[in-house]
Amino acid sequence: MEHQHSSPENDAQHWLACLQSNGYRLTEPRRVVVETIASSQQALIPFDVFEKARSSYPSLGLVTVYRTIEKLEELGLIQRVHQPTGCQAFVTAFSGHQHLLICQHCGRVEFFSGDVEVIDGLVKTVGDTSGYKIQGHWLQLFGVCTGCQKVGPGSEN
Amino acid sequence: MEHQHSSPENDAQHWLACLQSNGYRLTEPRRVVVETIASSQQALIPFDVFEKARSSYPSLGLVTVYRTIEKLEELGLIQRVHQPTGCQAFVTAFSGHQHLLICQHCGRVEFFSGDVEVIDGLVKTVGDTSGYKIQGHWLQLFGVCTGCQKVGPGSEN
DNA sequence: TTTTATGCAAAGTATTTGCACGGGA
DNA sequence: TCCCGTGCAAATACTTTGCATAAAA
Repeated sequence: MEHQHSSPENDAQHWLACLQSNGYRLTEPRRVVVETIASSQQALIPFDVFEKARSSYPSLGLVTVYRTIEKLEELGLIQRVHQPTGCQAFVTAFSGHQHLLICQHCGRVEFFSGDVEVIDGLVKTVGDTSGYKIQGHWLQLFGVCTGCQKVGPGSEN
Repeated sequence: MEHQHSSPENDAQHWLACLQSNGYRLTEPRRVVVETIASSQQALIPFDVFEKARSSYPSLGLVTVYRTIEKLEELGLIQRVHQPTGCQAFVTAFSGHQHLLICQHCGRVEFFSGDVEVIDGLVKTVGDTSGYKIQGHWLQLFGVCTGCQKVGPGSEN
């Protein structure tokens, strides 16, 4: 079991470099959107990103947030988080470590690789039993993070 | 590993009884919506339900489909299916056997209980390591069912 | 200079709500 | 009879598109 962390500054720099090397231009609006998502430990919906990013760049439009998210998702740098309360939020994507642990109070997301053999074994068994050709899987855990266990909902940022 | 099946007729009767015992009236529109969802092996979005159910009851309104789905979900009889392509579809909910295997071509959904000890062990480890109070989990596998492996996409109903 | 990106406004989707009428109990 | 359920139309929420201007390369 490993938990994954990465430095937000590095993420932001890496994402910007990725955008550029894929033929997209580096603009101030993109920079603030990228930095906002990369520096957040919680899953953010487009409107959250819009509001946070506007404090650095007030003339930002919500449409630009949608368009930047679209590109980051395309490039596999962020991923959509599905929750009982909605499926509009995004967080950093780690390749090969796609299992999420999500705090239901503050939206904080942790990553865990899990025991790869255990999960692979399970997947294989289900594939064999069902006859399905298995293409992928989602494993997500929901709970309350240590911070929210102490202070209650909505208090973490 | 067990796969779960249930008889659609029984589901429909059970769901209608459940609605009634929760103070909801038994109406023809509800009956056709319930029968449509209960008899489908694929996840259906509200508009699919609307179209199918209208063949039995042409004056059905889409709004009634939404309202009936809402009640069935409230009562835990159906559950929303989250997929890369969207999160509007619903299928029967089995209590305690919530793991899904979804065909990406035809939308067919199978249920498997998985190896409970394996999953519980994993969940416990993640809880201990992270400090989160774990409240629930989602495990979904995506693949192609045996029928669609033979005939290609969109052919199964 | 050339082409892409931006923000606004408008258009699309998906879903929910208000309301008068009709049907279940 | 009484009240809930229905379908329609309108409202709402979320997201995408068209377009003229602005900025990157």
